Amino acid sequence: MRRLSEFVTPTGDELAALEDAKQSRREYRRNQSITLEGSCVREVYFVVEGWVGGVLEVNSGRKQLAKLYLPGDFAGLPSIAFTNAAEGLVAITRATLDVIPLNRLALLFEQAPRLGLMLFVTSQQERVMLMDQLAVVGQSSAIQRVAALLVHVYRRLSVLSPEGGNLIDWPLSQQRVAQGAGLSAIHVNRTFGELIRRGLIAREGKRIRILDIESLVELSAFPERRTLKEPRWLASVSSKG
Amino acid sequence: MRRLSEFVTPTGDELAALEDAKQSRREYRRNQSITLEGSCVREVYFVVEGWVGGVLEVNSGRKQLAKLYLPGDFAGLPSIAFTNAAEGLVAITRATLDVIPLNRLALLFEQAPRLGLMLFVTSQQERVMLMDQLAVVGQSSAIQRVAALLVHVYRRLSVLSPEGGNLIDWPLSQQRVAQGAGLSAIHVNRTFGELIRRGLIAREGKRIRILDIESLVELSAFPERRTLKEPRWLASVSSKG
DNA sequence: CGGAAATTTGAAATCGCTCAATGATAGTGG
DNA sequence: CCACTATCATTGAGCGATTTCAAATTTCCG
Repeated sequence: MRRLSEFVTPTGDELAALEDAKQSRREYRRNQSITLEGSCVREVYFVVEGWVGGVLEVNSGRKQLAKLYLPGDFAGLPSIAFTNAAEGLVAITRATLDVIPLNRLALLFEQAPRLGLMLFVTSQQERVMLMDQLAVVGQSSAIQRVAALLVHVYRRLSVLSPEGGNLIDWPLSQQRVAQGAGLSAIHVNRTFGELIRRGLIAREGKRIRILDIESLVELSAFPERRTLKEPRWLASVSSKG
Repeated sequence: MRRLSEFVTPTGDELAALEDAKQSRREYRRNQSITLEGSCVREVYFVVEGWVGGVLEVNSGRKQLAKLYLPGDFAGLPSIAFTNAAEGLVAITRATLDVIPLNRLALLFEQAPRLGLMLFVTSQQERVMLMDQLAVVGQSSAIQRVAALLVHVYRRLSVLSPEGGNLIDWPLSQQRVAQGAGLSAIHVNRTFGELIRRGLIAREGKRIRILDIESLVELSAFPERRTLKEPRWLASVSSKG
C-alpha cells in the first residue's frame, strides 16, 4: 500500500474497502505474459511482489517498455478507458499479483470517495513519471538515458527497501533496457560498458552495484520529485468509508 | 466537457458540481506562460479555448513538449501530487482557461463520486496518450514521429470539430514540433519538406492541409484507440450528486 | 548436457545533429 | 506607415552518435 499512503494516510475503513476489492491472487513466472496488448480489459492488478513491465508494440514489432510496475503499484489501470488493452503486461521477475475486477474498483469511488481521490492523485504521479521518461528519451543521449533508468530504479527500490543499499538485483535484459530507453540492445551493451569504465556502476553477476549515485544523477539530469504530504486542499474531504 | 462525456454521460447535478468548482476565467495571449515549471501548485485549469502546451525542461535547457491540451482538457493535473509543478504550461495560441482551485477539485470526489471516477478514467486515457507518444519517440524514425504528431492533432481536432475537414490551423513552430518529437528543429524542417514531397501534406500559409491521412497513419504506425462507452462495470455506481 | 537466449565485439552504414548563413515573417514602437 | 528587431523557416556541408549486420562467447534453463 506504500504508493497510496505516500500521499495521505488511509483510514482502517478505506484499507478494508481496498482489500475487499481484491478478488484473487495469481503467481507468474519470469517472462510470463500477464495480459496481452489488445485484449479485453476486465480487471486491474495490484503488484504484491516482483517486477512487472508495461509494454507497447509499435512500428512493426518494435516494443516500448513504458512502465515498470513494482510492489505497491496498480498495473493495468491505463487501459480501463479503452475497448482493448493499450499495454501488454509481462512479469519481469517471478511476480505475485492481486486481481481487482473493474466493477469493484468503480465501487471504491462511491464507498470510499477519499480513497478514490487518492487513486486519482496517484495516477497523476504516474503521468509525471511518464512525462519524465518521455523527456529523457526525447531529449538526451544514450548514456544519459541508461543512467536515468538506473537512477529511476535505484530511487524506487530505495523507497521500497531503505536498507537495500547500492546493490540492485537486476532482472532487466539489455534488450528490455533498450526497449525502455529507445535504443538498440547492442548500444545498450556498449553504454553499460562506458558507465562501468567511468566507475559509475559495477556488475556483480546479475546484480548491479551503484558506485556513484551523485554522478549518475548529474549525468542523467533526471529530476527528483518531492511528493506533497497531507496537502491542505485534501483536508476538507471526509474520510468516512 | 467533451472529454468527460466521451465515457459516460454526466447528469445535470454532476455538470453543475463541476461548473461550481470553476472559480474564474483567464485569457492568455499566444506564447504567454500560464504556469512555470517548478512553481507551487494551487489550482488546475480547464481549457475553454485555444491550445496549451505542457513543457518539461531537462538536460541543460532542452525542452520536451509532453502534452497538447486542447479545449475540453484539464491542464495542470499531473503536478497536483508534487510540491512543485512538474510541467510548465504555455499558451500555444491565444487561450481561455477556467481556474479550478485544488480544494474544490477534491470536494468533487465527495460530492459527485461518479464524476470523480470519470476524472479518474480520463486520467488513464491521458496515461495511454503519453505511453503512445513515448513509444513513437522511442521507437520510430524522424518522419514517423512528425507524421504521428500530425495524425494525433488531426484526430483530436476531428473530434472537436467534425466539420473541420483536412485543413488544420497550425500554431506550432517547427521548434515546438521538435520539442514534442525529440528532434532538432532543423531536421523537423527537412522532415516536413519530405512529407510535402511525398504528397502527404501541403502547407497553405500557416495552415497545413492533410492530403493523405491513410498513408500518414500507415507511415506513423500510430495506433487508433477506441474509447469504451457506458461500460457495464460503471453501471453500479450511483450518479447521485 | 543440449539448446536457446543473452552478452559481447568489430566494422560499416546511416540517420539525424551541429554549425553557419540566408531569407521570410510578424510584432513593436516611432 | 515604415523602419527595426526578433523569431521563425530554409538550405548546405560535415560530423558524429547510434544502428545494422555478422559472428563469437557466455549464460541460463530444462
